[in-house]
Amino acid sequence: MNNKEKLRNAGLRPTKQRMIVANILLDGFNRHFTAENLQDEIYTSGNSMSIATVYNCLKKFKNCGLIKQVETSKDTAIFDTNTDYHHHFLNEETGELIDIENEEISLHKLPEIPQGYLNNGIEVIIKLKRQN
Amino acid sequence: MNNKEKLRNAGLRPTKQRMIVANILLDGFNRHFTAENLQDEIYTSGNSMSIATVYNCLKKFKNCGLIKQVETSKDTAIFDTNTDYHHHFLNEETGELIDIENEEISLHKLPEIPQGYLNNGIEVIIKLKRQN
DNA sequence: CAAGTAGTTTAGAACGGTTTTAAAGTAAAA
DNA sequence: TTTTACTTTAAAACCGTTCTAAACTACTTG
Ligand SMILES: [Mn+2]
Ligand SMILES: [Mn+2]
Ligand SMILES: [Zn+2]
Ligand SMILES: [Zn+2]
Repeated sequence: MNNKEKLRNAGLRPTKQRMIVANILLDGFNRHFTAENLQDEIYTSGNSMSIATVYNCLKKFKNCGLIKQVETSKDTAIFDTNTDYHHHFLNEETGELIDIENEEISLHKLPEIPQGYLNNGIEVIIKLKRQN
Repeated sequence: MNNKEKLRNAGLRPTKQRMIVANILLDGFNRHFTAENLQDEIYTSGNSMSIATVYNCLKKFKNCGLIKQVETSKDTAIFDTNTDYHHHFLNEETGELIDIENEEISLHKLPEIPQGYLNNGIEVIIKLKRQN
């Protein structure tokens, strides 16, 4: 399925801008990135896009599940092209994230979900500090 | 141990402002709160404090382990008076956090920590959505 | 105790990431 | 083709947080 089809499939109009973003993000190589990182890549690819559009795109892509946002308290939002269920190491000093594949971790015994709610995803973050 | 001693013990001068904050936060009842929540409580208690001081205090209290900051991608920092090792349910709609005690969850099989780094804390977040 | 000094508080400005505004442009539907 | 709904954009606004620099306070030393 090509990127145009992926956008259509997700219920998004394949505009020029969304195609530029899709061509960068959905290239098969997973990455963690900020809105600014993405805008830089867009420039590098010979295109340009207002920062408002970058944010609009990311919100749409996220809402339809083409990308995820990582749960971290850094002041800049971090997005993830890896939409599989997985977890992260977080280097708190640098903000760098490293994927932990689902098989590398196992949660035994989960707490009871509060009345009236559903489990909508579990995120495990293992914070790292440099040795010494 | 009284709050003045707790501050001294943590290497912090027990200034008037830090005592006001300690008297609110270290009252034995755990809570999740923002800087603004705390400033409101300070006003309610009949005192006042500049927002810069509220942030200065929170940073100091956090750095010496009197409080924690929760790992969440909400745009406002959320602090926690519960410094025990524990985890959270996150209602993504409202931002509300609910504690998960350490005994209620168990991580079996942890991934290998990358070379040169140490595990500096694990945080599990179970995102909740309302049923229906 | 008094004097010195290192740390703290503060109002206000600055900062930086993100969202809003409103007008022009584009994609899809009729 | 015409109409309609959606999208893009530059610029401004927004808002949580940090910085600045001057006044103040806690602690140390004599
Ligand atoms: Mn923040
Ligand atoms: Mn954020
Ligand atoms: Zn990832
Ligand atoms: Zn908690």
